[in-house]
Amino acid sequence: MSERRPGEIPEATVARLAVYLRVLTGLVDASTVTVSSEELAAIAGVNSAKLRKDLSYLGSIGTRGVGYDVTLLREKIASSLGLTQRRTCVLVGIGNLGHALAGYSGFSSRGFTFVGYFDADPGRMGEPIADSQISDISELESVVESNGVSIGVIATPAEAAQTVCDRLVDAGVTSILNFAPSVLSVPDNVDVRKVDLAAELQILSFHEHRKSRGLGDGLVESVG
Amino acid sequence: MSERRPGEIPEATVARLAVYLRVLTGLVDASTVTVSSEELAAIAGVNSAKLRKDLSYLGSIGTRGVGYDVTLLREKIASSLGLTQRRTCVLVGIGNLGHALAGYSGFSSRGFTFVGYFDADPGRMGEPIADSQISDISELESVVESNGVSIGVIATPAEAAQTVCDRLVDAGVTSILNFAPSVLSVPDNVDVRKVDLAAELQILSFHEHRKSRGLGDGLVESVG
DNA sequence: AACGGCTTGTGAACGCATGCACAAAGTGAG
DNA sequence: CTCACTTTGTGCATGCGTTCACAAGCCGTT
Ligand SMILES: NC(=O)c1ccc[n+]([C@@H]2O[C@H](COP(=O)([O-])OP(=O)(O)OC[C@H]3O[C@@H](n4cnc5c(N)ncnc54)[C@H](O)[C@@H]3O)[C@@H](O)[C@H]2O)c1
Ligand SMILES: NC(=O)c1ccc[n+]([C@@H]2O[C@H](COP(=O)([O-])OP(=O)(O)OC[C@H]3O[C@@H](n4cnc5c(N)ncnc54)[C@H](O)[C@@H]3O)[C@@H](O)[C@H]2O)c1
Repeated sequence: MSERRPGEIPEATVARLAVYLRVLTGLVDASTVTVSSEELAAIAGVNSAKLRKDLSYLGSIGTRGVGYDVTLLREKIASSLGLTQRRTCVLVGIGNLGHALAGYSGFSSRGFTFVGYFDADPGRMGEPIADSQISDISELESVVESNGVSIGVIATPAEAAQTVCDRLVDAGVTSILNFAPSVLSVPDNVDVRKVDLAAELQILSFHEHRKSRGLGDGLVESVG
Repeated sequence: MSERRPGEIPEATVARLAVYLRVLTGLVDASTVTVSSEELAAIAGVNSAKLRKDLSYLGSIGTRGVGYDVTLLREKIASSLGLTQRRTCVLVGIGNLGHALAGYSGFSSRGFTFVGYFDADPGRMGEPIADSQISDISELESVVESNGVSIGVIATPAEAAQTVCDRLVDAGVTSILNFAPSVLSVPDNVDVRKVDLAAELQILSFHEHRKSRGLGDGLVESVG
C-alpha cells in the first residue's frame, strides 16, 4: 500500500534533482570521478540522508563503500528529468523581463531551445533577439504546432496572461512557466509553474518582521 | 505540544498570504466590500478550507454567515507580512536580468524601495537606471549601512554570488533573494530564497517526460 | 425573540516529507 | 580468506501540510 511505483518520483525530490544535476555538471567539468552522498549533499546544501533517498528513487546507482559515479549519476538524473532530448519552448511577452530571459544562455546549455519569441506590440515586430527575431503573437499557433512545442513561458502583463495561456494550451502546449502575477486556469493535463518575484520579497519581509519582533521584548501582542 | 504560538505562521501559509494579498488588492480596487472564503479561494486557486486555515493564523477575522471584510483582511495580511513599513533593498549585478528587475514597477508598488544598484563593471558606473544610477560595488557597504537595508537581491554570475552574499551579510543584510544558480552559505540568522529559472524548466521537463511515457505503453524501461 | 440559512473556524484523519540510525554491501589490506 | 572500514539504501518515527466535515456563530426575516 505504501509502495511507490517505479518512476513515481515525489515532487519535492524532482525539484532537488535539478539542483543535483547542476552540481554534478560542475563536478564533471572538474574531472571528479566519484562523489559520496555526504560530499554531494554538502555542495547542494541538503541533508545527506535526504539526498540518498532522493537518488534511491532512480534505482540503485551508488556503490557502497565508494559513493556515486559522477558521470553515471548525472546521466541518470538527466534521463529521469526527460532531458535526453532537447525541449522546445516559446516565450510570449518580450518586454523588460522577456528580453532578459531571451538573452540568457543558461536555458540553451541545459537543453531548452526557444523556437519563438512573441509580442503583441506591432512596433516590436522583427526586432532582433537572441539569434532570432520577435514575431507577432498571431503566429503563435503555427509555430507551436509545427515545432511540437511543449513548454510555453509567459512574460506578459497579468491582464494578458490568461488569454495567452489559453492560446498556448489550445495550440498544444502542455507545460507553462508563468511570470505574470496572476493565477492561471488550465485543463488537468497541463502543468503550470509560477514565478512570483514580488511574493518572494514579501516572504522575506515576513521573516524580517518576525526577526525584529523578537528583539524588542518577549511579549506577544494580543488584542482582545 | 502541538500548540502553535500566536504569531507562528507556517511557512507554506506565508507564501500563500502573499497571493491572497495581491488578490485582495484587486478586490479593493474593484470596490468589493466583503468576500467569502469560497470566492477568495477560487480566485487565488486554492482549496477554501486551506484558505480559512491560513487566515485563522492571523486571528479571527471573518464574520460567520457573511465572509471577510476585504479592506480589513488586506490590512491584516499586510501587517502580518511586515508590510506596514516600506522595506529597503539593494540589487547587485546589473546585467541582463538586473536591468529587468530594476525596471519593474511592481516592487515599489508593493512596498519595496531599492536604494542602490551595484555592479563590478567599471564601464557601467553612473549609467542611469530606474530613477537612480549604477554604483560601484565598492560602495555597497556604506549604502547598506546608512540606509539600514535588510534585503539584498543578487543577480550576478554564479561565481560571484557567494562573495557578494558574504559582503551583504557582513554589512548587515539579513535576507537575500538569489537569482544565481548557486547554493549560498549564510549564518543562521540570515534567510535566503533562491529563484532558479532553469530548474523550473527542468521540473516542467520532468512532467512532460512523465506524460509522454504514459501514452506509448504501460511498460517501464529497465536496464538490467 | 425565534428560526432558517449561510459561512467561519477548527478537530481529526490522512498523506507527504524529513532525518535518524543501522543493516546490507562493497573495498582494500594483510 | 578474513577483517576492518566505508558508504549506500531504507525502515521507522516524527512533523508538517492538506482536506474533510461539522459545530459554533452571525444575519436577516418574520
Ligand atoms: N520585469 C521584472 O523584473 C518583473 C518582475 C516580476 C514580475 N514581472 C512580471 O512579468 C511580466 C512582464 O514584466 P515586464 O516588466 O517585462 O513587463 P513589460 O510591460 O515590459 O512587458 C510586457 C510585454 O508583453 C507584451 N504584451 C502585452 N500583451 C500581450 C499579449 N496579449 N500577447 C503578447 N504580448 C503581449 C507587451 O507588448 C510588452 O512587450 C509582468 O506580468 C510583470 O508583472 C516582471
Ligand atoms: N537573464 C536571465 O534571464 C537569467 C535567467 C536565469 C538565471 N539567471 C542568473 O542570474 C544571474 C544574472 O544573469 P544575467 O543574465 O543578468 O547575467 P549578466 O552577465 O548579464 O549580468 C551579470 C552582471 O553582474 C556583474 N557582476 C559580475 N561580478 C560582480 C560582482 N562581483 N559584483 C557585482 N557585480 C558583478 C557583471 O558586471 C554583470 O553586469 C546569473 O547568475 C544567471 O545565471 C539569469
